[in-house]
Amino acid sequence: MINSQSNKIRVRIAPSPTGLLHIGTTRTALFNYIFAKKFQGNFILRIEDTDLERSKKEYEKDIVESLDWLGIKWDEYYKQSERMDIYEKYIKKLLKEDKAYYCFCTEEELEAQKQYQISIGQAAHYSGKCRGLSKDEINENLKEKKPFVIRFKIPDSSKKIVFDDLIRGKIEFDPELIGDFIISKGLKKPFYNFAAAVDDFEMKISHVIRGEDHISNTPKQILIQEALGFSQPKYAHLPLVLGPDKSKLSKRHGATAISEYIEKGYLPETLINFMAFLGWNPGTEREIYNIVSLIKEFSLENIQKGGAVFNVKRLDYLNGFYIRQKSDKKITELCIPYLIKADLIEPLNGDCPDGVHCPETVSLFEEEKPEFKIKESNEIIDFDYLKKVVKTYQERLRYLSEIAELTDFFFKAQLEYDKDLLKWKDMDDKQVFDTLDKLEKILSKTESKDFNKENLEKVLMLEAGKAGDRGKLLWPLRVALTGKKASAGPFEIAEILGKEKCLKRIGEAKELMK
RNA sequence: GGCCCUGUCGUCUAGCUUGGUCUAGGACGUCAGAUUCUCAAUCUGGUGACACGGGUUCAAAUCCCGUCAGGGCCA
Repeated sequence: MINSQSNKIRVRIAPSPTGLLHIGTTRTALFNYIFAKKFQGNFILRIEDTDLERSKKEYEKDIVESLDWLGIKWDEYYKQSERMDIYEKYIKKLLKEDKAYYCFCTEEELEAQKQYQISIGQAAHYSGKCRGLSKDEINENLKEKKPFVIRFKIPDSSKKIVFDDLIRGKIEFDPELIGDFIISKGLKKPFYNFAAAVDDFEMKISHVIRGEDHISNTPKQILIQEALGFSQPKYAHLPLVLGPDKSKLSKRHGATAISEYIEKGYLPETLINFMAFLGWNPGTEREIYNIVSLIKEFSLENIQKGGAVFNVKRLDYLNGFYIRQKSDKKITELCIPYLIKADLIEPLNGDCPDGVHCPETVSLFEEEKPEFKIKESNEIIDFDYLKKVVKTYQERLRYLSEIAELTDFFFKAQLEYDKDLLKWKDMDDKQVFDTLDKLEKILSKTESKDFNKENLEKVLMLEAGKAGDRGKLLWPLRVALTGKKASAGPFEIAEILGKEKCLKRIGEAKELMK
């Protein structure tokens, strides 16, 4: 047996660029990454793009950008499409050593055979019909340009294939039941199991940490390794990430791509922390982990065997937690792209067409005084103004994109809401009108320089207290200013809006009640 | 259909290796209360699980067997 192993830990993640980077794949990437870093090993990113029709450059870009955004850094990067010669070399080797053979069976033949096998209650697998083809027969078929596949010849010895899974223990398979599987279509289109086995060896992968859905691929890969004289990596099969119905997480369960979560405004630390706990836990009651502490605490022994349901409620909770941890400045910087995207404001110094990934947004904040224009009113506002707005809503945010709908009233020239919303409990139009009128008078008397939260609170709470039920005064005030049934408190909002706008909005509310 | 994996609150899980400290712990959710003009945040409390059936044992969530259920892969 060729021994390619040094003691160095080398792991890989092997996504196909046939779709956006999936949560499940990313969780596997995370575990591989922290495992590698824990043991000073290497983490390899291998793009499995042998399926040239379905592989897309844009998806490869998405994989790279998403991992990068999460802070999962690879040490080596490979693309299978650039390694075709290697696979072909090994295919030829197997052919030459009679460990694989040409198969010219047609789809129809195969299908008929399968149906028959199922009908007699047999495992459906290839019969080995083309095993016995002579050299001449093969050459003749090749000359006729008949399409062919290369099949792996299951060795006759019927010994069980056994491997020791680091998470699940011994797993056994009967090679008889596998059948001569296809390793390549023609000579130049290697199939998944073959390319993976070859690459894992060539790349000196020490541990294959992957999803449970690959358990049944493992015996095939082991067979290939044995036929080629490769050493065997250690295997660890992770539990699957599940949807609410307990089946493998997929599109029909909703958002499954990391980029979708980025766009919605989840933080990388949230996703890291959350994904780590999908199938792993430290065995203590601590639940907040960043990538560094994960590397420190991680252990394959603490990995769960059963699948884990992806619970968005919990993700939201965690994201809210991390959002609340952010400094005023930081959270404002993070929210601004979403305000821009919602078409509420636009940056004055520098264009920023498209929020989150936009490099201009980042550079924006490096300028001394970034300024913005409110789209509806053309007013110019500065970073500090936005900071006040965002800060007011920071503790209410579950994900960043919510900022737009929560704070849009700060940027609207005209509020639109049902006039009945202004009524607290059983107030009638007249009572609301009088209340607004009273508010108008009090606020007009307040000097602009005293138009701040503390002062307003002092004055208005005193007034609100007189009525007994403070809602009678405060609710109409808040609705007049925001147009919403739920919002932050009226005093802080009033301060940000400023005297002039507050009076204008109260006046507009009065109009509604006339 | 065949093979394989799994099974503790609705969800993520601790406990299972080395049976007793488990009247099964934590977190999210949910419900109630406090706070409060609303929402959120925060605090307090409640709710809620060892899939089932047999063993083994003085004693089983923990060990053994079976059943059932769910999932994955292949085609």
